Amino acid sequence: MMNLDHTFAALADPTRRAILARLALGEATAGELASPFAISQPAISRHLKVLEDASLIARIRDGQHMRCRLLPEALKSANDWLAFYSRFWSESFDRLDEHLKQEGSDDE
Amino acid sequence: MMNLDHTFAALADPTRRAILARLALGEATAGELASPFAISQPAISRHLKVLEDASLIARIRDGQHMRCRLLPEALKSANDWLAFYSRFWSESFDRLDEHLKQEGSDDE
DNA sequence: ATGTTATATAACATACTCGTTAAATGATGA
DNA sequence: TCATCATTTAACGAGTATGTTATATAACAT
Repeated sequence: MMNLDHTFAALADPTRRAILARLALGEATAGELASPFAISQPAISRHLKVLEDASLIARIRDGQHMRCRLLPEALKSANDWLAFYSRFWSESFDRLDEHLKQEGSDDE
Repeated sequence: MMNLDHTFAALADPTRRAILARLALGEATAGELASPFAISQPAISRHLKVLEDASLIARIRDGQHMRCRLLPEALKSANDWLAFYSRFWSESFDRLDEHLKQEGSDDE
């Protein structure tokens, strides 16, 4: 239901990331989301379905239009997964990393 | 060279995420990385190539073995991309935080 | 009802992913 | 050299992804 496989796969496409960036500014209809792109409307419709299946957006019918809005939870899950690795690029880890490298090269 | 498409696509596979989790504990050879998995060793070798192409790991030959280590930069890039959206899941926390401050709570 | 607009679905082509098994490469060591 | 171990590459198949165009559905307006 909020699966990291689906989340990361959905984020792997630049069109979908651009759609999310647009939705960060506020809700938009499918047509508004499609207009900046050179690809066909059905292609955008399917991107929106991928994003919806990944729980990254919600789509609700609004009369003739389909209104889309960002859902934060899946992004938060992805962020949480990545945060586990933050020590690898944080400064305090750099010192530990340096230490481990010196220790390792002595053994060989 | 450190492309978000490749990074997120690489992270979309659970086997590859498990490999990264293992490498967070320290360097390992291709064989060591393959052993926990039910899939064939050539399959793991290709997962390692995907991770390498995404700049998520480095592989260096070490005699008969191929030693792998985590590279943090691509993970950091993905984290940075996601961080832009953090306001969408920290908003409610911020309101709670604001509320607690108004209550004069001095916990934590 | 009919036409128009907004969006989704169907059918299709192409390409990629991920697994397999078999063969090739590279390093070690008798 | 020959055998063996570690790893990659090749060849293949099944399933998935992404685009297209054509058609269907849903809501709105006349």
